[in-house]
Amino acid sequence: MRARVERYVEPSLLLLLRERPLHGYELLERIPELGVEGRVDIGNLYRLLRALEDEGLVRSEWSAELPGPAKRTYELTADGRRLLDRWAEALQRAQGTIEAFLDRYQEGR
Amino acid sequence: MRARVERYVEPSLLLLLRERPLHGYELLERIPELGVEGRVDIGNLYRLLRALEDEGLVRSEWSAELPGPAKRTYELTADGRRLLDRWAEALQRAQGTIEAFLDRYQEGR
DNA sequence: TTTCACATATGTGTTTTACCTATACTGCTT
DNA sequence: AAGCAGTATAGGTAAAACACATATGTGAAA
Repeated sequence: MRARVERYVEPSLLLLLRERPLHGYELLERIPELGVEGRVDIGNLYRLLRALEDEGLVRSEWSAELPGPAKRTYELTADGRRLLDRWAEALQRAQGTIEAFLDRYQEGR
Repeated sequence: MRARVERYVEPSLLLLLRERPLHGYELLERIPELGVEGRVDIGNLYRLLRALEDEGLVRSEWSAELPGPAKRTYELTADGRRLLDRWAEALQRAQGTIEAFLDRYQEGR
């Protein structure tokens, strides 16, 4: 049994990218730091990154300088930063909702 | 912007039914008490109730005695009660996840 | 030289949610 | 008595979100 926040990967990516630019695979590795239960689907993660870029929330380029396979490094745009702020507010409200639920749950125990 | 917990209607119904038996339309009216943003789709709510009944989590019968249009009154089963307990644990974990996110978000403000 | 970790990406099916429509009973108004 | 709003249950269908599978290539180590 898991209670997942819908589209939680999106704010997670934005938050990680606010700290510093990262490429997709690094994002995948760091997302568990944010307490996500289960593993994030890598295919959907890349799709999401490109969708975010289409909406101007992140910006990317191939990192030729880095060794190893070709990596696309993403960084947050000003719009992305603003969206993250709105996500944080929304998550605060969600926290309140869950708290209300759990309070009522405890009452009846 | 909203941050919804996936399938949040399900634990909401179980919690309300733990307190006392209710019919579908009453459940719809009471769900906002649990802090759900936006309104719950009534069609999906009835479908969910029947799905819960198929799984033995709730039990229902037509309430002939009550006035007004025919009502189907639902009550929680022992299995439903156990599922609610598991939902509560899952929601506690989700709360921790969101807290971790918001803590990290505040650090970088 | 093939195996493994890294890295990006697409295809497709399933689940969950949103939006819309249908049916019927009851009480109130005109 | 006809019409309408509110109560109550239910189905159809489309879109969104997510899961599962596959494909392709690099580079290092065994």
